[in-house]
Amino acid sequence: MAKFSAIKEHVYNKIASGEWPENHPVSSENALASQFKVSRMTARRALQELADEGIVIRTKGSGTFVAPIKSQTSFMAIRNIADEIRSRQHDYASQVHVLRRQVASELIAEMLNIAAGDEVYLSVISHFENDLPVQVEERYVNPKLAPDYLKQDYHSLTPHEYLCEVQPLTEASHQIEAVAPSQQLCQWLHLSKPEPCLRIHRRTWSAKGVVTYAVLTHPGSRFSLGGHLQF
Amino acid sequence: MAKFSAIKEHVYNKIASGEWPENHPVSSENALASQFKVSRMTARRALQELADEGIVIRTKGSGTFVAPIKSQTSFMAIRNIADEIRSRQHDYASQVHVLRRQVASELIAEMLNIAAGDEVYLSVISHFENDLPVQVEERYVNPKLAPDYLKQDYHSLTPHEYLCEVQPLTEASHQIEAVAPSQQLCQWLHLSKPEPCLRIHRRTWSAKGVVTYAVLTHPGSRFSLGGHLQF
DNA sequence: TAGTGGTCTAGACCACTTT
DNA sequence: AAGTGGTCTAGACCACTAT
Repeated sequence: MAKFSAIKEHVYNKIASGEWPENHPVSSENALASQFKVSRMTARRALQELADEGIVIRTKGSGTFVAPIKSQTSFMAIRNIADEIRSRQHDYASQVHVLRRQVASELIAEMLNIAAGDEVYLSVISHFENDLPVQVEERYVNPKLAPDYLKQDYHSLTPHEYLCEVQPLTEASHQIEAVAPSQQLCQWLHLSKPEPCLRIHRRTWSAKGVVTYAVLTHPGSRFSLGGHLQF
Repeated sequence: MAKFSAIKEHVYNKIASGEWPENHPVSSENALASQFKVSRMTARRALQELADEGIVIRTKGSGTFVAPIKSQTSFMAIRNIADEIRSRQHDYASQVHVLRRQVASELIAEMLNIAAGDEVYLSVISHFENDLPVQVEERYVNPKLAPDYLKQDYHSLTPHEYLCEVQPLTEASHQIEAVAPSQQLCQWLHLSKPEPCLRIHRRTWSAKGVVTYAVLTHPGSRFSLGGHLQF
């Protein structure tokens, strides 16, 4: 692992563990440089990247401090589909189609920021609302960040829940598109004939890197995404 | 101005002016360093920041290249489609299909928070990116909040721009779904056969109430929505 | 005045891609 | 083999903040 990454992790752990609360001062560039026996430029890079990620705030002449927690005004919160369905007073169920390790294609490797040909974990799960599938979740997981992913029972716990436990998420990006479903997807979604589907591609990061890439496909007739913004 | 900023600007201008199109190679770190008489580390910082901003893509061993422009809109921000398209260095054009007053249906009345049967203004406009329609905008407007809506020329100004001027928006809600386009929409979108479309329903408020309800339909093959969240 | 972060230099070694 | 980006060093000067 690169030296600056090790320093980032060290600082992040102090914050995540609660040892350094909000606004607590972070070790200075010089302090980290001598502690880790690196040049100041290397220590600096670690702190700079944490600042870019919003984890830390730097003030010229004053120092580096743990950033206050952001207000929850996100347009699209990362929601757990099981909770979502249960909050509508409906029954939730799931069906696991695939749960195995496989070799990363080029696309998947790029999404997870690993090398093509490396091993990844893959799960494909249908999520049911009142006995009708509303989502097929195709999920690729970085084995280094969740080594026990394949050992979980995804009937009692969603992959999202498990991953949040072992790798608290710090960042996510989404891509939303409309697609025609494959024949396989039609089966999994219990669609007798193809209909437009809403597809969400979601990459999620923890402090240690990209944890997972998920492709979530929903039948257009059974799903829509909502959001609210205030200015 | 800092040296690395000057280099960033130089590279950005080459791209913005069109001199360096998509995937065009960008001067290497060493080339920029000698050209601007700075150290490689300084030239490197300029390119690195452009990469972080998604303007440029770097590949180890290969070089730095102008990033391909994705037809992608952030759903975190309400943006003006004309600006969006122009910011991708593409041509923008529009075609007005409908611009008239009509009686509000029950659905429209509810969306605009007025009485069914009241008069509303309606516009239907196609928005073109490089001569291909990427959005059909069907918009219902509350006449009380924008009485001159029908008198505008929507070739030089988008409805969104006009409404923001007369009624600064304070709030918005979105609903996103996948649908099969009607025959009429296929015509307006220049689709020879129906394909899954991404549809956004957007209600926007000013301080005085609901200003407008818009139904934005995009061909799935020509459009996707992106977003990024940090925690 | 001492300490901090912001910028910059002139080297270096490495892994990788292209030729 | 030559060129590229990724990492790192051991210095330097500056502007700013706190004391």
